[in-house]
Amino acid sequence: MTLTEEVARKKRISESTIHRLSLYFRALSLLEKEDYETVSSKELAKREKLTPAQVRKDLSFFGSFGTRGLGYPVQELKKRISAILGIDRTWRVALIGIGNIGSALVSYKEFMKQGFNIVKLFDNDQRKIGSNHKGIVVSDINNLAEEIREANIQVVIIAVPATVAQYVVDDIVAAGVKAILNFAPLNLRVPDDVYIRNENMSMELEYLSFAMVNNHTPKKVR
Amino acid sequence: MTLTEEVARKKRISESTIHRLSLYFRALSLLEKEDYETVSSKELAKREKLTPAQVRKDLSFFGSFGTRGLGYPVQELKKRISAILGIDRTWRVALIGIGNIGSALVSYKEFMKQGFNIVKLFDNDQRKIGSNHKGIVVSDINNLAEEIREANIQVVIIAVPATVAQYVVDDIVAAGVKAILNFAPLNLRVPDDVYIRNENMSMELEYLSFAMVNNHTPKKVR
DNA sequence: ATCGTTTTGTGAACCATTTCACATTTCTCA
DNA sequence: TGAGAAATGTGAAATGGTTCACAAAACGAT
Repeated sequence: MTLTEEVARKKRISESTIHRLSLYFRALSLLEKEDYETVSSKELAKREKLTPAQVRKDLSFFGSFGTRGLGYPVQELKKRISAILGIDRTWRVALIGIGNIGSALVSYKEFMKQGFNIVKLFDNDQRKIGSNHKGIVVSDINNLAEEIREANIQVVIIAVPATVAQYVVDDIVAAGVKAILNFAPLNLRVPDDVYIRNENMSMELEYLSFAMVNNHTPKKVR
Repeated sequence: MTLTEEVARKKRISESTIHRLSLYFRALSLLEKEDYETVSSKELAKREKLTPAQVRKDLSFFGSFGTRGLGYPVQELKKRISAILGIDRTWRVALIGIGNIGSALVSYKEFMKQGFNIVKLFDNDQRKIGSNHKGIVVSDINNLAEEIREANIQVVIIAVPATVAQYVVDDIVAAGVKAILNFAPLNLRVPDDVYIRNENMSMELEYLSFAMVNNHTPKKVR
């Protein structure tokens, strides 16, 4: 077990902290482009609308990366965070469902930039099977499990209609996939050792709606 | 001020509670289709991987909608939640940026279902301007503010590249828009009275990556 | 070398959210 | 009509997350 693993297990890093690491990574990428050598928790916080204490506390869960009086070395910290997040490597990703959302995601460059390489596409529509998207030929969903295994897929993105999503998930779980990003608006059942995250785009619109109707004044804006 | 507003102000409803309301709404829609008359907090919780106490506490912030011994009336509760979330009406939405993501969102039926009607499309690309997407003609981003005002837009979805997102936001804020859903991966500056939510699709993949690399065992899975 | 300034790293204090636990209500069935 | 079962609503307790505040460290200027 690596040091990072150890720490993450012991201290039970919160979901919020992990999400903020993503924000720090993003800010650091920009700072790097702007030729910053170092950055203070204050500046980092300002750029992502957080507090300096929050930044320092988050980072402190994983080690002490800064220099008192100076701040954090931009390049170094960026590397550290990418290692913590596990995006210092490439992940083999399959995308299932080449509809509206699916097609958009194939071309979504942010995924590739963070090391998520979409290498397989699946659909059940005969008109789509065999077609080419960004150099990848769409496979038939029929022998999904087998192809997923053969292609050594580590992460699956679900972009199929809600009605069939559970079947698809059962298949890919059987194929040994341990990480799923789900765009279908329903709660999917997976075994305990499978990580699943839901991307529910209506939810944020609903939050906006709630805020407007109720004049909501949240303590914090994510 | 309505009762709901009053409650939301006083008790400072948390973001998590609001997000869970979205989940309850979704579950209730399904239950309604399945012809359930009533539902218990237990069943509702099970369907969204929450706890019964959580469900009851969330709902209790807004009133007491259930009957002891029986549960909650499905239709009635669904209506109540949709009123609380403000999705018992239609919102006029403009979508800016008709690229990968943008085009996908125009056809994304979930938005329409929840009352978010995309009625205006904008882009700065001459090849796209004038083209028709789902019956809506793409307008030039040039006189954005004016057109937004004229069309009485209440919500704007930003699907432009990060490099231009801030300019677009400044324009729509000037046009009086108070709610923004941002897909560009950066932190946008808006005045305090403007609600903005970020949809960062890489973030969830990064969470999955973190979880795999660190054998993360979160207390709760969202 | 020393002083003042800056800024980290981190326990402790604080605040927010979740869970517990139970009184209360309603329903059902005999 | 009454007893048992089911399930809500809600204070209180427990847990978890954020902010505070300050000692310690490093730097820069003199």
